[in-house]
Amino acid sequence: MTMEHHTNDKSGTFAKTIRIVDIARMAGVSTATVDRVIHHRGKVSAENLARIRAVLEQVDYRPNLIARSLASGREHVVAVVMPEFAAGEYWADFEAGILRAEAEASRYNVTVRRFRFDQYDRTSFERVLATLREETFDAVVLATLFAERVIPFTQELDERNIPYVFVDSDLPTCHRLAYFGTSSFDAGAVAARLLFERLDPSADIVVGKILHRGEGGSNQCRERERGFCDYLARHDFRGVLHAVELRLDDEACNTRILDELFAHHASIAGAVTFNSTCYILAGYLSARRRSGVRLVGYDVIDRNRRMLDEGVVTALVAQRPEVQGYRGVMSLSAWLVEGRRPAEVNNLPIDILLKENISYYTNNNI
Amino acid sequence: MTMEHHTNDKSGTFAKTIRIVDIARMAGVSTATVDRVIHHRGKVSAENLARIRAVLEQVDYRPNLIARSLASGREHVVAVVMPEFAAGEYWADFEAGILRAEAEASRYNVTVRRFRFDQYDRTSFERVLATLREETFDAVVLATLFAERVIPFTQELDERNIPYVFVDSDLPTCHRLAYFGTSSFDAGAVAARLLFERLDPSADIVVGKILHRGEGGSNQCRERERGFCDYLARHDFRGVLHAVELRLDDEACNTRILDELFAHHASIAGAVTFNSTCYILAGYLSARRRSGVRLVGYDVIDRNRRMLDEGVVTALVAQRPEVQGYRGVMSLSAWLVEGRRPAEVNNLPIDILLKENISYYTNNNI
DNA sequence: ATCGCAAGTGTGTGCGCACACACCGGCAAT
DNA sequence: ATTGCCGGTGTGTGCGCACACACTTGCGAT
Repeated sequence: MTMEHHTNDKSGTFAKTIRIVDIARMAGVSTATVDRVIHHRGKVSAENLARIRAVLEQVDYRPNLIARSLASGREHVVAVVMPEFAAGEYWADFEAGILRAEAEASRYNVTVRRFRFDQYDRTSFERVLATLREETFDAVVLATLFAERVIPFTQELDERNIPYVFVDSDLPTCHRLAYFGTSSFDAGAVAARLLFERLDPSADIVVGKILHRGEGGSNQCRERERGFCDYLARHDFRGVLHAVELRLDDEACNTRILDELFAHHASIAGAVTFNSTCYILAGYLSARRRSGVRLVGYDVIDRNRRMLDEGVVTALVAQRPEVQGYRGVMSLSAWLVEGRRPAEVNNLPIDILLKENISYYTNNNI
Repeated sequence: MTMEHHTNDKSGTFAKTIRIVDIARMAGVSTATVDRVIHHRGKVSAENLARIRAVLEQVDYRPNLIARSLASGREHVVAVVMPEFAAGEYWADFEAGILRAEAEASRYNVTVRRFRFDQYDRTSFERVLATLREETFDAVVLATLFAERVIPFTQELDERNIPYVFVDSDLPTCHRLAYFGTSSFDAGAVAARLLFERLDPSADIVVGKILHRGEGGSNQCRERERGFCDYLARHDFRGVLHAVELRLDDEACNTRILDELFAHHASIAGAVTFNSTCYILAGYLSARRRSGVRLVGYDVIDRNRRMLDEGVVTALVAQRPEVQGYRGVMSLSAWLVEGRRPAEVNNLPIDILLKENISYYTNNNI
């Protein structure tokens, strides 16, 4: 019995979609041979290959990805190498993006596997890399915190022919498929502008840093600091930058250090951190009732958001971590499933958050 | 001959995907009956309906959208009612979002039809609405510029049972499926903060307005102005607001008006517009070399961007038009294809652009 | 008793593609 | 002459779903 099925109108008008059978008919071969050409599976005579290619070209064949995905049932695994985190921390937002991408990409049989490390401990990152060597996956999203360890690892990936994208900060020398993140250098300049705009050019500035169980700060923090200093240099800054090393978990110690600093330098009127821990400085300023210090930091995490709301933090500079996660995974998904190559460098917007606009800065808004 | 096909592992482990056949088997009916329940096609006994629904619920059945789209071949048409525009104007960015959504949704047989009106001419909007009455479509994205015309039209849509979403500014009284845009009121407050932050509280401020071939400004502009004034009132503003009516296409006239204004009010130190035409004021300030006036406006369109780069405009407040277009269409697509209901109010972030971060504010970054 | 009809149900086909497998011819090794 | 092998080719099945159509029952009308 012949059945019409829904109108596909293969007879009347012209606008029909071209399928593999059509190609096959045009080239005078079977669909399997066309399939071999499309997927470079070989085993096709030079003659047929040329003819099929010509037809493919001529009709500008576009495979139906829906059907392909249905039929192939092939699973693609995207590995994501990222820091561990607690709720409300920076990488939680990144994770939210991963989750959203996961939900969307699962339609195309793409799954995500997470590999987490301690962002303050280089050896934990190395352990993750070791694990990765034993695992199989089709692509990787790499957070580049430990740049000097990432670079050699990408060579292994190159050899294994596994595509990878970077997030957080870029390492342009690697053969990454793409980068998603802000220009850390320019994000430094933005912080400088926000801090310096209303400052006396001869006022001093505190630069809060966090001690790492390893080397001195991430690649990203270094770049931001460069951009920050560059801006000051170009804008007639005549004060002094006081770097202080603070601790994540020792408030008493931080207080002691800062008390001493402020005691010796009355002209401090600004403060900045290059990672997401400006809430530490904010907590101090708030506790000591020092309202005369402008404070600028990075990333909209819960604790920073609160301090901005309370007026202790002047401004936050943010980098859309959720978008980084989402697009990192989605770009690889598109590459694996459709062979669609993403733009290589994707510098995301540098967001500025003030008390007045922070409340709408949420993750569910792409 | 039985063929294994790629490993779908319906026997061994647990993680198999649940299909309609599985539901049917569990409920002791055929797939067609399950299909009738899923699509509310009726003709199912109360008994079976209850049982099938229970199974559906219990296993949390998620249809395979890929397969559905392949099989159904059903077309959904999303109408988009939006202003005409030239390249580089505000609505061009919105259009970019529409295009992106279109590309993505076309996989699910969703197509977009545009209906354009002249944003400065109310009668042209009414003509579009008249056209819409004759057309068939499955859902609408409505730009709410002419609020008082939109409201009665949504009643017609309600009667025709056609879902619609708003963009640009919200009209909470309508039965919209969703709204995508900023809180205009708060965006007004942000502009006030950016403008007023470094201003002498007793300085005067110019408010630039554009004459409309109709009533006085859009719903959005009115709301922004309210938020702006509210902020000033709460922050001890003691100057005067001078509203001036400018023209889109008559520079000489604008110059005359502004010359006169500045001649009479030497204490003007700030300027603002509540739509995207702050480049007009900027052009004047630049031509007259008046560097002592802080200028804040809305929307990152080409001409504003240039003025920000040159330092004539102090800051721009932006509202992610591209996201509005994208999500407007995508939310309706998801609703039509999957029956997934979006959040009702989606207040997008209010973006702040300065000379230092404008260069990364592009549309291709979601 | 027969028919018509409606409500309810099941069977089968195809969407466009990927891929397992069978197959065919020719040529070298036994 | 038989076997094996290999480059090259075609056939058939199923992915999960939507839907056209055939079918079954029960009941009232003729």
